[in-house]
Order: sequence, then C-alpha cells, then structure tokens
Amino acid sequence: MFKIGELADLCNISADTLRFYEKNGLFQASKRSGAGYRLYTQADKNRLEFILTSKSVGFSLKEIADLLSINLDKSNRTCGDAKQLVDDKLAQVKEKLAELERLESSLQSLSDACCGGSESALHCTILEALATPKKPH
Amino acid sequence: MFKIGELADLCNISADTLRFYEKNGLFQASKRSGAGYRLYTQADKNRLEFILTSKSVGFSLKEIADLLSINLDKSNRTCGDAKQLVDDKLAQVKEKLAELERLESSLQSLSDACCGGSESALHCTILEALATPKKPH
DNA sequence: ATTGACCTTAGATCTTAGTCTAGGGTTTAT
DNA sequence: ATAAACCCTAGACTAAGATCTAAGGTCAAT
Repeated sequence: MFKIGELADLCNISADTLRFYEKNGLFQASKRSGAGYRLYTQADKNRLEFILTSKSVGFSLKEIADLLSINLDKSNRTCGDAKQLVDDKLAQVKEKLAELERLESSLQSLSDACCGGSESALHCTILEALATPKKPH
Repeated sequence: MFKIGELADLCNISADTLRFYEKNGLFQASKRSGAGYRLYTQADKNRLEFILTSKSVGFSLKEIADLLSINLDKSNRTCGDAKQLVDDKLAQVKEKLAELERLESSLQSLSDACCGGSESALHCTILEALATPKKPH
C-alpha cells in the first residue's frame, strides 16, 4: 500500500492533485489507515495511470470521468461508446488546431512585414496593421 | 460621441466587456457626461479596434497592454520592440500547435485502432491503451 | 521525548476573460 | 408623467485545474 506522498512521487504529480481528484470524484483510495491516512493499492495506481494517460492525450477531467465510467462497466458498454469520446475529442483538437494555424499565419504575416529595426515605430507596419479593423472570422 | 452600448454594438462586444477593459487599464472613455455616462470619441473607437484586432490574432489582454504602450509612444519606441512582441507570440503559438499536433496524432491512433462497434468494450483497444502508462513527453 | 517529515481538513487563492446581480439613477418616447 | 430602455457602481460568480494556507494530528528516528 502507498501513502499519498508515495503514490504522488511514483506518478510525478503532487499529493494536492490526488486530493483534488478525490474531491472531484475521479479517484478514491481503497482504504484509510487508523489515523485517517489514504492508502492506495496497486490497482489504485493502475486506475491513476489510466487517468494520467487520458490527461496526456488531451482529455479534460470531466471527459476522463466519462472514460472511467466506461472502463468500470466494460461489459455493459461498447467499443462504440469509447470511440465516440475519442472522436469527439479529436474533433475538438482539430478545431483548436485550425484556430491556432489561423493565428500563426496572421502573426507570421505581421512579423514578415516588419523590418524589426531600431528606428522609431512611427511607421511600423505591425502597429498599422493592428490599427486596421478586421472582419470577424 | 458614443455611449457605451452604442460603441459595444458597433464593435460586437458587450458593454460589460468595455467596463472590464476600463477596470483593467486597457481602455478608457475620453469623457463622461454630466450624469456620469461614458462618452467615447471616434479616436476611442480606433483604439478599441486596435485592441480587438490584437485580440483576434491571439494576444492576451496583458500583451495588448504592452502593444498599446508602444503604440502610444511610437516615436520613442522601435519597430524592433513591436516585432519582438509579435515574434514572442508566434513562438508561443507554434509551441501550442506542436502540442496539439501531438494530441491529434495520439487520438488518431486510438481511434484508428478501435473497431467502434457495438460489441462490449471488454477488449476495447482504446481502454487498453489508456490503461498503459506512457512516458511523460 | 522531541524533532522533522509526513499526513488530515476546510477553505482561500490563482489565472483569464469576462458575465451577472443588486440597487439605483437617467433619458426618451408617448 | 410614466414606462422602457439605457446607464452607473461594487462586488460576486463562472470555467479548469490545480496550488496554497492554517491549524492541527501522526510516525520514525534519535
């Protein structure tokens, strides 16, 4: 059994984060010691790793709760359920990517048009471009 | 002169947002009416458009404050100053893009490996993959 | 037996960019 | 002269995901 600090160290997160996950219904310890210390089993650690892996591919904690509920009741849920969550997330990520690519291209244009020199900014193309209203995208 | 609601409508933002910008030192009205109403000039509207255009290319309000301070003191600031802010932002955006591309590829792999069918999720490749710890990137 | 490292809780704080509410004053049109 | 539509302020609230604080209890080693 691991105490909270031990599990936190093993998984490279803080004990505070573990308490936070617990408060938000994501991740409970299997037991408490006589003194009230949280005690985590290897199975708990596996569950935590599921959570952290999910986080690392971009799922929010709320979405991870959905994934966990499928995982906890595998036999009554379908592959389609799991894939739907992944595909929804993928669509979100693609949307953000498109927005960031738009920003990247705007910023690149601004940068390319500006000499960047040490003369005064009186006629700076960047400041001029920013002063020009743009249509909402 | 525009009242706050008029300017807000013209610029497609809310009056609350204008008050919020003012509270945060980004954008003040030139005058107040006898009754205390904010009154904005065309020059104010131009400043607001600078802010909104900056926002639309991804600058945070804090960064916009920096841009504004250059814009307000053009003759004592350089093109280099302005370009630096743009290039810093561009670097941030590229970083986020790289991270999102990493997420996209992970999610795409998860999605591709899963049949997505209506059989039970007992052997779902997505759930199995998420249960497998990943090295921190 | 006491120090230091660890654990407990509840609740406050942070960031960003607003939005909303309460309680009140003003302007405009009828 | 009264109702609708607008404006004012201060301050609370939101999302997300933690992080930090205060005040205290526990455990291991010296």
